[in-house]
Amino acid sequence: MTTDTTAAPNFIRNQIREEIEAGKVTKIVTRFPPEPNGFLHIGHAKSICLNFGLAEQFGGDCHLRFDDTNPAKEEQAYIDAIKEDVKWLGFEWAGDVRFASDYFDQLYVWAQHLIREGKAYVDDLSPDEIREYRGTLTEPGKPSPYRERSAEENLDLLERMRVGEFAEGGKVLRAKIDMAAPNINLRDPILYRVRHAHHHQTGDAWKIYPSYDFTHGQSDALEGVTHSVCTLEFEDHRPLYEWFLDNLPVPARPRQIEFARLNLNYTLTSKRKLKLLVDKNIVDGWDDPRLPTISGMRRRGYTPASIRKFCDMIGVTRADGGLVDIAMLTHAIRSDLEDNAQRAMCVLKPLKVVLTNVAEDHEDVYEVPGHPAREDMAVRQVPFNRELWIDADDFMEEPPKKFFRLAPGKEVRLRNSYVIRCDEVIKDDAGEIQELRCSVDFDTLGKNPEGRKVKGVIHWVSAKHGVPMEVRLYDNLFMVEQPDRDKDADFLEHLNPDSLTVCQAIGEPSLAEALPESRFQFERVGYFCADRHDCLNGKLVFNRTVGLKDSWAKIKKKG
RNA sequence: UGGGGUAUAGCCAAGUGGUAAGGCACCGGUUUUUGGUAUCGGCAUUCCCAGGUUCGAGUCCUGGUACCCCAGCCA
Repeated sequence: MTTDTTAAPNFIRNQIREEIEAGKVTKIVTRFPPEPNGFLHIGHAKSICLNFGLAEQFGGDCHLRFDDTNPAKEEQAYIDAIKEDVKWLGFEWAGDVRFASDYFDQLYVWAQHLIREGKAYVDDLSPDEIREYRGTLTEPGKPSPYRERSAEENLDLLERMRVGEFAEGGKVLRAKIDMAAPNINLRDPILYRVRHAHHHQTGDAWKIYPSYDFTHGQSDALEGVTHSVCTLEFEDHRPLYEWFLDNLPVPARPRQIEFARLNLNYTLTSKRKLKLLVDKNIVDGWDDPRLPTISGMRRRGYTPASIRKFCDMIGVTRADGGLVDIAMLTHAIRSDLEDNAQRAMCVLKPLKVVLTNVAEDHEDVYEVPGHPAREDMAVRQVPFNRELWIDADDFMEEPPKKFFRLAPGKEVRLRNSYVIRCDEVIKDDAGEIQELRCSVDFDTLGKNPEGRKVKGVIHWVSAKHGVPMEVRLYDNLFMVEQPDRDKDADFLEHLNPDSLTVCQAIGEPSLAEALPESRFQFERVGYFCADRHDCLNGKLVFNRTVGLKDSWAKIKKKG
């Protein structure tokens, strides 16, 4: 595993280390417990890195367990996607994939146990009535009229619920705890509800399904999980988590520890809202490169290592309400790709340049390193001849003083090649620039020109040899830092209409052989990844993972 | 005056009574055939506020303030 085991400490890690040093635990077991009702996103990556990371650091195990207690919202397709995402991130779960539904039989026996102990009952109240009886945040609830049924009757009713004798919403099994508890989760929480749904794992075997609260802690106990790490919103459930462990003959005593979930600016980390974007076709599926899903980020060109590094950078705390700057994420991927991405030249907005003092049939082929600092990367063959493409952004007819690129009468270095001077601008009748006529200084290959300094360097592609390709430029999906800030407002109002720009670009010939998911730095432009779905059969499609830092853009802004 | 949490720089975050780590962002220098990278330097006299204890407080005590979570038969 490649996770840096010297990574920053956090309160959970410190706590576990102390427990191990004190001999309270010898081998830890953690678990990552997704519900298969959507794709994993960057917030889940934080949890995955934490749980699998902890197991690695202390020589323990981390289980992958699907929390599949709500068949109405779950699908096998999500299970498959989640497994692939976890593996792709570089983690390996101990043993087989597990399911909460593996424990349905045991949970049912334990429900009967609670009934016999007088600690659970079947309630006939309707959903609305249950809500009324529950009370409010400031007022205590009141007991259901069905609260004192006999164990025999409760057992019988539960069994009849199980086989499907009752309609959905008609009956539930509840724990008998305290209707006046200040913690609402203790006001006789629901253990089982009737669902006449087909379950992706258990088929039609059950007509009742256990609730999260009745499932999670017991599943942890059955698996020997020692540290059950979850997010802060479950803190109020911990007394309930422990109530079940205290009142059931469970084989182990797991501990729940909560941490703050990730909030990233300009992005959404709500499965429900991501699903809405997918269902409304606002994005191109769960793996749309604009989504912060693991598979979207993968398609965008993020590496597993960069996501792990990001998770290390942000740390793990109990401080909530924070908002991590997306710049942390882009920094993580840039630093990975700076070291590891092949370099290439690609022109996004082609502008023709004719080199007037180069003969029509002249042709050079440069051998250019694949990476400025890595000799292990294959060299590229870069052809040079009379007609080239350069990027339209690298030419200005009336440049400001600090513009180091090409302009009439000015010189610029062609990356890996000569210094050229712009002698003439050719326009059409409408005044649009058609091409540039430039001349080469042949005494500048691999050396600086005599007596003058040429500061600018621009990328280029031979017009004769360049390969056409589709390049997709991605920007933030939302225009505001917290698209779901307002509880009532529609987050869709904040969608960025320019989140995707498609360019018909021209790349250097070496790019013609790019394999799906191969990553490049298009020099002076950014990092790009060959699309894993669309870059095939001779069609070249690249997604911009992230741009290079652009200090020229800053200078321009300042004026 | 329902319960449970959290407050350290623009952002993330170390810190556990001994004199405010680190990263991101930002600003400036150097290097550079990527306005990238690398590299050097700057960036909290102060830790939500007010009192108190102590030789000494971000750390302990008291009282405030702000923000987050909870009233699904979701997880």
